[in-house]
Amino acid sequence: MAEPEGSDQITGLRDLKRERNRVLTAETAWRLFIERGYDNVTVADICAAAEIAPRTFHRYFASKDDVVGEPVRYMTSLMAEHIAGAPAGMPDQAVLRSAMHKLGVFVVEHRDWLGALRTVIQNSVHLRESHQGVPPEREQEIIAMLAARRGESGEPGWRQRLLVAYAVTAFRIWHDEYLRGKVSDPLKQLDEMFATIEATESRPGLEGHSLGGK
Amino acid sequence: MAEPEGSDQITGLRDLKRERNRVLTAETAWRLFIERGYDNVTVADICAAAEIAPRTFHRYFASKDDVVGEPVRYMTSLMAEHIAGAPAGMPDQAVLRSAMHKLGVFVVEHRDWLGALRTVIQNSVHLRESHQGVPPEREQEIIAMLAARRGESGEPGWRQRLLVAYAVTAFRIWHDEYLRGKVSDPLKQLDEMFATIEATESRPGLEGHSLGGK
DNA sequence: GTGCCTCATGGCAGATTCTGCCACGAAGGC
DNA sequence: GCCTTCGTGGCAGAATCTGCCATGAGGCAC
Repeated sequence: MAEPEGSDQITGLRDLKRERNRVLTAETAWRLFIERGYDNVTVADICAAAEIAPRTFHRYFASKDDVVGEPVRYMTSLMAEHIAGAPAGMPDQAVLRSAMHKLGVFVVEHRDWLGALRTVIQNSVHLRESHQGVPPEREQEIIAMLAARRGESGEPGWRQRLLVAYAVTAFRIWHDEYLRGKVSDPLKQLDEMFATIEATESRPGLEGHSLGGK
Repeated sequence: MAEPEGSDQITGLRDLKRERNRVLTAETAWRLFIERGYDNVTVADICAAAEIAPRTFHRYFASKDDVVGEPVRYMTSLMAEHIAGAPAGMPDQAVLRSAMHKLGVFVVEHRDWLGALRTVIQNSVHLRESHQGVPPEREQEIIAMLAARRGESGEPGWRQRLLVAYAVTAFRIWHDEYLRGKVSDPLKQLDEMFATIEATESRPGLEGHSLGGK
């Protein structure tokens, strides 16, 4: 349930307090959202419960929905970490596959909590519109990390973009199906879904390489 | 540039005026956004230019970003229309392919205007976060129309969801690449991208049917 | 044509979100 | 121990969005 802050270094006491406060605030917000629904919780409510000033809240989070986006952010940094740590020779699809598998394990472990948060999002018109999986900026980040891993730089080709977009799309659908209780064997299902992506790879006319195309 | 209102029937004079006003307001808003940037235009500005009251603005559009989402809404209803009109026997991928092609033509025709709007979105942090292609509700709509066309009802299977999600994902990437001026032969490129989806179809282990699987 | 109903509009007040600015005080560096 | 750095809170204010009500134009029945 805790929200470790990706790869940020906690150096001093000041940073520690800040991080602890931020996590506490986020968890307080999630709890209230789950209890009363997103629209029935004001920033002032969250601040009262978390014992911080509204002004401080908006220093932690850019907006109220931003708190809801935190898990997705965390999961993409998890993914980014995994990509960065992948062996040099491994092809992109394999890296993505294992990264998604790792995310899958995380989701399965936090199933109840993520499911509750999903319900919150579904019950708010405003959130339903804006929280549809991985935002484009994060997608770009993943693409950049894949390229960096291969020592490439410059503009990614469309095949590269498409591969990553398919991966996060498949994950989004899986995530949704799973949290709706539609899936009995989640990790097997995730593999099956990812297989549809790998199928896009090994087809004549798609040159079968690692989707680096321009 | 005009924004025909999907399949809504304009019956009387009252509806006519309302629709005309709505379209005028949207176009005024887009113009201002393009001129000054989204964040430098207030609802009051738009209302002054379009000669309506702010209260009326919020009857036309749920929010300020909602105006920006209008083209996407229009394009998905175009897609929905196309799906509804497709011949009965045509398989889903073929329907999606031709629907996307039709959308592609639309985008090419309105290239300059859509490009300007894309720049607006890219230049606003707030918009960049929330306007990432087709929102899930619209996706559901497309899935439902495909199912209805085959006379099916009930919950769509994950393969169905995945197919549609891939299609709109591919379209999103294409749309972005094209409006960024990365594509010389747009419609050919769109076909190429769609080919990656059809590749997910005809693989052993995916049963090669029309992705209706549960 | 007259009278009545429907409903889009506009004005107003208020809740809420979010930001700029400043002062205070704790943490960190010397 | 002193000074700097910086996280926090309070305040004012801009901007978004909603509920409520009065007005007037369009629509409908007779």
